[in-house]
Amino acid sequence: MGRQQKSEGKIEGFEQVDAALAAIPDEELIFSATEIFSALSDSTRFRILAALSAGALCVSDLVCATDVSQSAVSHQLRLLRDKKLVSMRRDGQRAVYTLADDHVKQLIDLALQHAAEEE
Amino acid sequence: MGRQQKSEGKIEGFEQVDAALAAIPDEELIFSATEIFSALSDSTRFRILAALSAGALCVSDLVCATDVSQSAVSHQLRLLRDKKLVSMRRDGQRAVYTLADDHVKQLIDLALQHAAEEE
DNA sequence: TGAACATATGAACAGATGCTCATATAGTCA
DNA sequence: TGACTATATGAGCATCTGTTCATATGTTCA
Repeated sequence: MGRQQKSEGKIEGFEQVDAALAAIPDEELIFSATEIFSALSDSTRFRILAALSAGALCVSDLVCATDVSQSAVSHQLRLLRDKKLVSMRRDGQRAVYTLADDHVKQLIDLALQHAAEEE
Repeated sequence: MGRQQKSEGKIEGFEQVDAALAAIPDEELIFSATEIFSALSDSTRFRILAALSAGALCVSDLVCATDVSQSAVSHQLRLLRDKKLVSMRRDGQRAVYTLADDHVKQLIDLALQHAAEEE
């Protein structure tokens, strides 16, 4: 008969659904989390972030390291900056970018670990 | 003068770029990693995976727990299955889904941790 | 100030994505 | 077998995304 009860909340006796509901974070957290994953879900951005995980780099170095056009790199850096995943400081005419947070590095490593374990 | 050398590989004396290049995984690994992040980057899929992180659930329970239409849940489960992030077994007319891998749970936790630390 | 390098950005466009609707497939039981 | 529940799936559509192209802004130095 299923558990079609939608927006009525839970009924007694459905521990599994209760546990599931408890495991799903609230709207706001979901938004923040998916935003991070979204940032990491694109090849260009992933390259940029992976490159920065080794240390600060200016845009032209990122262009060189990632082999993506300057415009595309700049657009993506803008995105990453807006989402506070990288931060920037100027050094002469250079714009030097760094990872804003160590979690990003950890996420990358974890994903690579998973990826490496595929048969 | 920048380091515009594109597809020519590296030159001597650019340690930072060298380190960056070394930190960027090869094509195949990037693909696998971004695919995982991509799966986690959508709110519906994130809910599904978060729900499953608490234990196995059938589709109707997932519909109930996530408050997403049955069709949408089914479509996304298909995706997650194709990407081997969940696995499925039949139990009568029910289809019971489970997380295929503990890494997914770790990724979710790490992202939530990051999200929770925002100012 | 003007030339040259470095970075940013707006517009436009092609492709990807996620949803709904309708319907198909599958399993259970009378 | 037929009715009923559970799940899956194809088509169509509106929206989102990432890139390129052209150009603007910013910085240094002669």
